[in-house]
Amino acid sequence: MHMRLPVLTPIVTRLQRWSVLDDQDREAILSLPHVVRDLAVHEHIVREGDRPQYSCLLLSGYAYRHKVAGNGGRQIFSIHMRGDLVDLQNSLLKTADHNVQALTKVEAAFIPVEAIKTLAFERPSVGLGLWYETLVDASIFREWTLNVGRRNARTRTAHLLCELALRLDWEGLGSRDGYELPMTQEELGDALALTPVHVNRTLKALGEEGFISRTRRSVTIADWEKLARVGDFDTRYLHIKDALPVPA
Amino acid sequence: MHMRLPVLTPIVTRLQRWSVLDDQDREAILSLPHVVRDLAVHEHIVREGDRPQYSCLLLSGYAYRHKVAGNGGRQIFSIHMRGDLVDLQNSLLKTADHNVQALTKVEAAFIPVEAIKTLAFERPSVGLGLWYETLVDASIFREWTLNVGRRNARTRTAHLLCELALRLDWEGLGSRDGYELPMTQEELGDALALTPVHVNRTLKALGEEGFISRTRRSVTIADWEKLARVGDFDTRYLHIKDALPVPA
DNA sequence: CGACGATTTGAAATCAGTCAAGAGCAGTGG
DNA sequence: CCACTGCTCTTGACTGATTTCAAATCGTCG
Repeated sequence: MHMRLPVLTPIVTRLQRWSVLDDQDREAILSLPHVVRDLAVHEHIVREGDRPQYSCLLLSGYAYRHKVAGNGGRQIFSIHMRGDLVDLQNSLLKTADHNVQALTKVEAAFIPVEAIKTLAFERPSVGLGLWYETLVDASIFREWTLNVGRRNARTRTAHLLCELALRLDWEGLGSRDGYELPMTQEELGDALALTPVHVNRTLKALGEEGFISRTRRSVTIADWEKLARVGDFDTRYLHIKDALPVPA
Repeated sequence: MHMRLPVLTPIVTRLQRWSVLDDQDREAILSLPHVVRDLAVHEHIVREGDRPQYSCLLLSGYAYRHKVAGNGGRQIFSIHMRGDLVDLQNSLLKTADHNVQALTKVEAAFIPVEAIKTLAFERPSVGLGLWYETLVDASIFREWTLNVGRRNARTRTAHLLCELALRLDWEGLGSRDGYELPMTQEELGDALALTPVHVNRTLKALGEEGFISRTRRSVTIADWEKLARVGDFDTRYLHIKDALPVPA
């Protein structure tokens, strides 16, 4: 049996992007009550209309937020990965207004919302970090609205591939040059507000133009900067440059 | 000279939707440092890339958030009215990731962000209320993504008209039966991700079908419930039912 | 009255959607 | 080990909602 980092360590790492934590802050985060659970593909983390009692930290795997319109169309708002506090948006408000679901098999820590709220106001550095996390989420939602509303299929698709590349890179889970993309073309369609058929054609075109190559569930990006130009991608909305340097 | 409510009263009213404030909380909010300023139509409140020092409370008039894509297309993310803290999203983060602009002539109170942050953590009830405000904003962004991504022009337009009716009603600035809509069809188009031409045709159709009637800058809604059905409108995302009753 | 921006309308073009069918791939069970 | 099954991916032909282009009308304000 070897040494193992406390389960909630990713929260510390994450919040240190936005505020300076002292030992007590870190200690308080790591000792938050929590339960670790495995979720199957497509399992719901929260359902629209729920009154969530827990917030959820992704320890491995991917999840996504989405909502379904009256005509049956589904819109995905964001993709989440290890280290994301995937349910602050819903759990802090009383009633969940959207669904969060596992995209792949997921390992997640569930933390009582009340404990998080209490901690947020007992320890302002922690609270500020959590608030920032929700604000950066909101920035991503805005960019997706722009993407879906004002960019054509090619640009839109390239934009999504760039965002994932960058976030996975930032999180230390992949690189800008390529990554495992555990989404079907139907799911990509729901994120891009395109039909799966058109996603297929668009990916094919991006491939033929030499911007990407792909296998069933992974993407290779030939030249990130070039793809970013195709995708009208500006990193600002991710607030990477606003983040603090990683502490030693 | 008659008695006048303190300028920042709308903040108190607003935050009391989400948390119980005591006299000290209210006192602290009302005595936040601030400057009141008039803004002309189209004047910027924040520009993308700015490092905002102030947050902005709308005292009268309308404002909107938007971003411009590389192809010149503009996407509006939300419309704001009296009582909205229109710039928490940008000012709490270091760098603004979108623009906020006056839609009409506006009277606004500018409050130093630092004062707000300090207050938020000195007085948890205030902090929680502010956090909720940003979370409800985020919920509105998500709904707009769904609207733009997954609904057709007719439904989408009806949805926007319903949202504005309901929020104006909630704010005590209008009613569900109709209101002043100070947006040009071009601006509506930027909110709906439609061309102004198509907005025109869509409004015309909604009128001919008897759901709305309109003059140049106002809408009358024949039957809000019916329009809500056309617009696939579910109030949940506004979290109205999660709000506390208005204190006596 | 004149001018400018906003609205309205028509006709043509286009991007993305729909429908449909075949091929590929992965997991299951005999 | 292979056949079966079900899902995902791919491609083609056709359709349609929205855009584009263009011109006329309306309203407001100096």
